[in-house]
Amino acid sequence: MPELPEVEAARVIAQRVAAGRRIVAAHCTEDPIVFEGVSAARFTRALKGCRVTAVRRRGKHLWLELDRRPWPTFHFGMAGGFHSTAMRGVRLVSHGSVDRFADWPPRFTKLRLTFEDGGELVMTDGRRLGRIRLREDPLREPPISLLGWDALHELPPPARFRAALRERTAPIKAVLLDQGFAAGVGNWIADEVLYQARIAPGRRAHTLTPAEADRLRARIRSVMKTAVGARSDSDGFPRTWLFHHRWGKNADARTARGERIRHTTVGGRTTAWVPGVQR
DNA sequence: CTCAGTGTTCAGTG
DNA sequence: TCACTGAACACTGA
Repeated sequence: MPELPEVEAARVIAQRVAAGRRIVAAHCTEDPIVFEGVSAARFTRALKGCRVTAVRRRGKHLWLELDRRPWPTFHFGMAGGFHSTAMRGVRLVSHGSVDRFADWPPRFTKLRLTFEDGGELVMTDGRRLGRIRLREDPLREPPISLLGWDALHELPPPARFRAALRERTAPIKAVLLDQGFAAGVGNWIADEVLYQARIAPGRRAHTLTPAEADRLRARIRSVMKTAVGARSDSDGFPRTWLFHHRWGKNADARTARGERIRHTTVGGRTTAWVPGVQR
């Protein structure tokens, strides 16, 4: 579920329910996989009584800034997300929908924070590939310190972007998925960006022409911006996007323009692309 | 029952 | 040494 746009949506939700407020209770599920290197007891101790000063994001990682360190950091893996309730009975979910009737706390809750005003922030993860950690200074410590440019805010100027591609020999799709390159790009966004830039996913990165590299950079930006601005996945995405037609691996899948979509594996991941358009 | 999956890590390879 | 590759991880839902 979570690529950069959904993580950004989760950040906004958390900012809304948590920023400026004191944590009065922190309930952790005992889960040594998701809580990496921290016991539930220590995690609770670190958070309880703290005031949240801000909610930050870099790539697909999130963290809460507190008035006391260490700070909690979050990664959603394949299936994690934030849910919040800010009184009123309305629930905000990081994958865009709003629901009033779901169970509370939701299924697969790993962490539940209650704030002084009664609002709650929950992290769920049904697949346990997500991680919750404690860090003294998240930006300066792994894994966040190892990330490349944030794909939404930090793409370098075209010349430097081209130079970075020249140093990589892997398929361009694999490079896009490398979080040490552009942080926040995931499987469907990599495919979307390559389709819009008209570049085949299997092309070796260093073989891209300057014009292709420039198109790629521009599309990373525009896809990220549009997806972050949309209310949720799919809803609000332009009809011409590959996104709407890439799922399901149908043999006769086509884009809105009628182009035939092919599904192959590149960089170890299912890849949807249009051989007729991408070279 | 089997398989794919919006992600990351790690061992093995060249 | 290091970039790259594919399997492994853990679990749900189709």
